Amino acid sequence: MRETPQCAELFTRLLKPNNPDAEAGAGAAMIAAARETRWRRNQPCDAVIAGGAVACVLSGAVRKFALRPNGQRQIIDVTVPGDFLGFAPSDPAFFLEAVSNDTRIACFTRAQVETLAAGSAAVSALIDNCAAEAIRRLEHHLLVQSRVTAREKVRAYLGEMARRMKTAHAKAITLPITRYDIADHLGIAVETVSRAMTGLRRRGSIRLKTPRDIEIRDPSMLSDS
Amino acid sequence: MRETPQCAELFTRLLKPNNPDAEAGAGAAMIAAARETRWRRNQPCDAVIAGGAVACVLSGAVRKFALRPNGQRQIIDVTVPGDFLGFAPSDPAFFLEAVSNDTRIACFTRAQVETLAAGSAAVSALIDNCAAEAIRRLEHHLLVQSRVTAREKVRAYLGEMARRMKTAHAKAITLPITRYDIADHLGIAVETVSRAMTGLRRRGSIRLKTPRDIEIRDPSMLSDS
DNA sequence: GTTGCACATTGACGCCCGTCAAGGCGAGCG
DNA sequence: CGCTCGCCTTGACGGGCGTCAATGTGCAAC
Repeated sequence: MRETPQCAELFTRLLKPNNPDAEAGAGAAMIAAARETRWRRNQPCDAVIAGGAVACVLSGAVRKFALRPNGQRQIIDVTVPGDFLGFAPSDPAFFLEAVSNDTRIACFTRAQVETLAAGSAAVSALIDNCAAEAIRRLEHHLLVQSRVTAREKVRAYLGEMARRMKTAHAKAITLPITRYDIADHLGIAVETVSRAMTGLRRRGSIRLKTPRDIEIRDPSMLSDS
Repeated sequence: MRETPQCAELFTRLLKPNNPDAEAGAGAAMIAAARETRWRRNQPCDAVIAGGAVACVLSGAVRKFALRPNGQRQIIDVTVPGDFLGFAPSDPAFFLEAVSNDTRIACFTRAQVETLAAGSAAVSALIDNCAAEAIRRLEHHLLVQSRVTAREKVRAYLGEMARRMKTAHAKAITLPITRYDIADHLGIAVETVSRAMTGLRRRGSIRLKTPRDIEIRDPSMLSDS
């Protein structure tokens, strides 16, 4: 299960030009099929991933969100390098945007994916695992989102990010999105996010080098309680 | 896209004994591979769907939930006839339970699914669409869950149910779960659910034949506002 | 019958958080 | 430098919802 990290590494390696590790077989087929795309911050990319296409985030981050008639924005999912996009049926109510300028994705058309999957059982399993990972991500965010208090949401969000980012030091994480995005992701107000962060900082649970770079001093604060 | 209803009909038909419509090909393979299982209310079924197995709900309903250390229960997903279970990696933190006594599911092992998918492109597409539908369901519930006010959550939940149940009359829906389940699904208190229902009833938007049987008198109340 | 239980509803109270408002801070730019 | 513009933080206020408590209702058992 959970081959996504491997999947990401595979894609990242294979998509590099002049890749010495490129071998014949599934890998070579993937690098042939993938079309790398980069786009600027706040740029919508519905045209990029349309008609059942699938994409893998290589760098930066992508946010998927919906706009309510109120004007309120709800961020459904934030995909970081290694995550996959596009398994869900494309819904006109949802939008995709690059979070940062250095965002790059690898695009596959639906036909390409089917061809690749049909040609190799290993590739097929990888694709399936990526879809399963997307479901797992949504389910876990639902767990975060459904927390009772806003502070628990923020704590759970930090915990989930610490788990997903998998940096060298698990204690230091760099948030991929701003406070406003976090607020729209958790369904709470920006001020509440800021207050929760300040509260955690005052209690000594975290340390903020910058608002985006967080050092976790007390990991037990992020677990369920 | 969205072949799930067809998928459900196909399965339901094919799993009936002495089915006159059973034909050779993908359908016959499915009825041969599926193992029908029924289980009683509140009975956990982790053993039933384990190790990457996939199941289709035939009757009744299944709730997937997590238990927090608090004892608080969060219902992640409620699957009704036609929905699929088990695409996500099995997580020990999640539990599956039958909601009613007449709950029946059709189980496939992972090997069976792969064999079926490999043998028929149509079956493969059906499986993929079912996984995509699971993602769509989670994303839409995230939209419901992230509503600001509790009354909006209840209204949006009724709207989503009215869309998913697809009964003969779209205006009359039968909720598959109790108020307690709804509360744990939406992350709000039972009393708030009840108050929201009463509020909608007083305004004339809905009519409650029984607490579970709801007639929608003003559909515009269920849409976004 | 009535006993028991699960589910549903209604009311009162208190607190968390959304809203509004103001200010700080750093980056980009003329 | 001075200006603007995101982004972040902090404070005050009020309403919505969680909590606690009590009552109502329908069903099954016996």
